Amino acid sequence: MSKAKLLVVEDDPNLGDILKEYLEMKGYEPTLCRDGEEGWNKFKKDKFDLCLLDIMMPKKDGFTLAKEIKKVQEDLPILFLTAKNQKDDIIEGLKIGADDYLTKPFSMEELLLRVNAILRRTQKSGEISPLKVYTFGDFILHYDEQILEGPQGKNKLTSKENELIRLLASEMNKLVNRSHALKQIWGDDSYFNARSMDVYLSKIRKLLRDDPKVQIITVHGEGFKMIVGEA
Amino acid sequence: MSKAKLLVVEDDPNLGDILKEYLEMKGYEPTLCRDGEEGWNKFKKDKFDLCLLDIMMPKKDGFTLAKEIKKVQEDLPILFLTAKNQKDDIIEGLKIGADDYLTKPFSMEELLLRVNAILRRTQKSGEISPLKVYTFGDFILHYDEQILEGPQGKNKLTSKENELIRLLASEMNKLVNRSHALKQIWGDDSYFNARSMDVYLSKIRKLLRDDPKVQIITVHGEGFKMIVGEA
DNA sequence: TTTGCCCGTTAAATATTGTTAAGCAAAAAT
DNA sequence: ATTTTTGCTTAACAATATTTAACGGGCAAA
Repeated sequence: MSKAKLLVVEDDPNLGDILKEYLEMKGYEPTLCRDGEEGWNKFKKDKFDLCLLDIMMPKKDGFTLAKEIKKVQEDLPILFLTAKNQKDDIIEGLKIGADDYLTKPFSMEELLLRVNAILRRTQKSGEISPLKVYTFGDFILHYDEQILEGPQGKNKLTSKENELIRLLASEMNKLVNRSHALKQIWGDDSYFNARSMDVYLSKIRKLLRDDPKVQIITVHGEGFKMIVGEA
Repeated sequence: MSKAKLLVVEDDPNLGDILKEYLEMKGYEPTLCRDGEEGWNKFKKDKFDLCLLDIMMPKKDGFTLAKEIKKVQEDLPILFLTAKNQKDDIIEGLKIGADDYLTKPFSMEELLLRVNAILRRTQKSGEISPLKVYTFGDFILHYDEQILEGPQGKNKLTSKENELIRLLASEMNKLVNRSHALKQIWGDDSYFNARSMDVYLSKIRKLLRDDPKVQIITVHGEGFKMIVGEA
């Protein structure tokens, strides 16, 4: 597994293609299905991190599919795509155990926010997640490719930069203890390693400069925190 | 422990129903009202753990309702639901004493996070609330970002300033015991830490100078109190 | 009122962090 | 085999944050 895998089931071919392309562009690995039955087959064959399900679909509707999926893998997050003002659909979806919903038409930006929020939550705090793509502000960290994608394009990272950004991003808006970071990335907390980390922080702050929403603040004597402000 | 009771006041029938369903599904006991007046009546009849109030509503808006509620039960936490970019609404809400806010459209994810955070801290008394934003007089403390927003604009704070202002603001108009503050922020109550705190108090008083309504008064031998006068 | 302690303020000293650049060794390229 | 490049560390210095010192005023108990 290289990127977060998304099962996208959407019968409208236009929207489906757009979703697929957008999500790919943003560093996910979407699998597009045209109806519920196809979705079910793909689900059985592969392992996904999140499902995006349209509700009204031929052959097998989103509800039915969601119920079947939940029966097999209860913890797999589901995000429904519903027509506007179909509140009954939304409620039904939530009852089945959907994590969230989006009413059509939605912007790609909204979609991304929701997807990120869900994927972020499903990873346990304190641990580094198995997720390979991290988004924060206008940036996307492709962890296993060691690439930071930002407003200015893609940027190759060194492994230390990569590790440190991942640590900060995985604990977004939370404090990352200095000593913990050092042990995690450098192996132990010593004076020179600490100075080395400071050098990397400086480099990373420079990389993150072109989105003012993203900042790394220091908590004196404690550690660091990546904060992401309002859109 | 029994379910937490939530007073949900939202005039959009779709959103209202969705909120109710979702919160029920997540183990809460929501009571849905369609306008501020109905909300007020329910509030008088029952006992709640948290209020979720829309701001723009017919008959009685969220602000008015919140003020009335706070007059009767000051410690009841309030979470406002506001339209996006209504920064003035947000500030007004925080001044009334809201605990947090959500800008529409919000994800169910976010909602749940906020609700949980508020309920979690109200159950543990004596602890400092993990609130993000504190208001007092013309100031807004963005705790997570270590920024104090005042009449003169935004001001970056050091960690110690940040902690101390938060402590004072969270106990607004109440006495903060010296020794308690020291243990809370410096770890222990020793002579030098006490002197250090005095230095910070001095710095903070300087920062708060541009609003005469806000003052930190000393209770000799006891501690400090941030008092906020009327406009 | 006098004495001693507590507190306010400013300044100096120390500790921690930010930044830039030099050094160095391993990997990659030639 | 040698240069060149790359990633990381160490060093050096600048900027901040925090603590300690110094001095003076105010308050409360005797």
